[in-house]
Amino acid sequence: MFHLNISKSTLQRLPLYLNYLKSVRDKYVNISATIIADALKLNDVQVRKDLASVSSSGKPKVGYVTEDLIKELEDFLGYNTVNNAIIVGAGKLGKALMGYSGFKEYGLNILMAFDSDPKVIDEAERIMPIEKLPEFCRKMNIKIGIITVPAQNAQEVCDLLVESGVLAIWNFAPVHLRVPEDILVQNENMAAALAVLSNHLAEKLK
Amino acid sequence: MFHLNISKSTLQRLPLYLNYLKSVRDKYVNISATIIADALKLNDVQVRKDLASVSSSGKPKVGYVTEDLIKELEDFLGYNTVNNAIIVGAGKLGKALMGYSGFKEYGLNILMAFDSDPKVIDEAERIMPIEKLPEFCRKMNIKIGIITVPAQNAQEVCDLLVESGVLAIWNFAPVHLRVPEDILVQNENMAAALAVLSNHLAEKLK
DNA sequence: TAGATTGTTAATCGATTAACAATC
DNA sequence: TAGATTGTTAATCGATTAACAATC
Repeated sequence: MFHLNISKSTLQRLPLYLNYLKSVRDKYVNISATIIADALKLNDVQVRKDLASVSSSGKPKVGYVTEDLIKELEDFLGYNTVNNAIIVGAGKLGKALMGYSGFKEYGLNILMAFDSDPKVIDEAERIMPIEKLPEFCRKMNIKIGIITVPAQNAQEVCDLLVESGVLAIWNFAPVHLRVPEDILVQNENMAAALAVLSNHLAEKLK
Repeated sequence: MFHLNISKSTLQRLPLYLNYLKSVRDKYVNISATIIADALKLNDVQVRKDLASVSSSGKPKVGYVTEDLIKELEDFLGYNTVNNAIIVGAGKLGKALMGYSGFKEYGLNILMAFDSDPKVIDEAERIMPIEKLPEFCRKMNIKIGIITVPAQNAQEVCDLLVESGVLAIWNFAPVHLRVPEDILVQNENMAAALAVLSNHLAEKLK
């Protein structure tokens, strides 16, 4: 497994390839970048370059062995490695993410949620008071934090996570978070997505 | 309100500006692109260009009137226009999105969810059988569809939405959807986000 | 008037795509 | 061998950033 110099845009396409490959694994023993590109409506050189950063098992004329490529993508994407994570913010979105079993498939295991509101604390439901976050993170060696608090509290929660040893943050609050250089923030900005949708409709319907 | 030639990257930054402006509306009567750029760690020319595509009320030396700019951004982003939408896929994610009240703020009003599994249908909970989708969409003039079904069913659901008059699709399934040219697909690809997080950790911890 | 800030034109950068050489 | 496919080098494209002119 080598993880060098891979662009974010490439990285974000890899799960798409993996998903496509899984859907056709019974159909193709071997598969080419050309076929994948066709199916996903992408440029074939782009697919070839993306795959080259994950695998070097492609053979001219033959392409890739589908099962091998699936395995290489899964390994590369860490789907076979469990990453423990916590959520901060046990509102509707936080609870939904915690209850969503689909993340297991991607190697993400959400252990616990934290909230500052005493009324929502419920250790049986795996919701703990935020005061216990630092100790929990250190003890369980948590490296991924998920932020689902309102925008105005997101920065302080972010600071707390960084202090507690978290290295990567998945941020659902529509704010820019300031973090030290070596910490990654991945924004899941639903407001941004909605902006694109709404703008398209305004265009279409005007 | 003019919606011409605005790039997707600009569009996705606008909600960030709006959110920041709301957080400082009591502090600054006037605000400049420079201050916004500083706060959000963006390039000031970028912010200036982005704002120019939404507003022309900026004055040299003074900047923008904060409240006016907030209003202009909200109008542009359609936050003051209600867009009715439906969800297809009443699993955990679908239910969570339907229960999430936060979208109201962005002008998104989720009216109903649809599912093909008779066991989850519950009209009191606003979950209807998928067979009723086309009629509902036409009657209610639904233009936005949200897809939260498993990957393998996403394309057929997408086709059904397009047939039923939907113009913009918010896709939570990790697949590429084929749509006619004038239909917009906005992918909310959590698998892609997780790929970026996981790759960062693999880099850091190796 | 001076200078902070806007808005524009030009340069740079990174990602995508096209052209081509290598090879099973 | 012929040609489909890989992988690489060069060209293009779009977005970001830098330099600058306009102005309240």
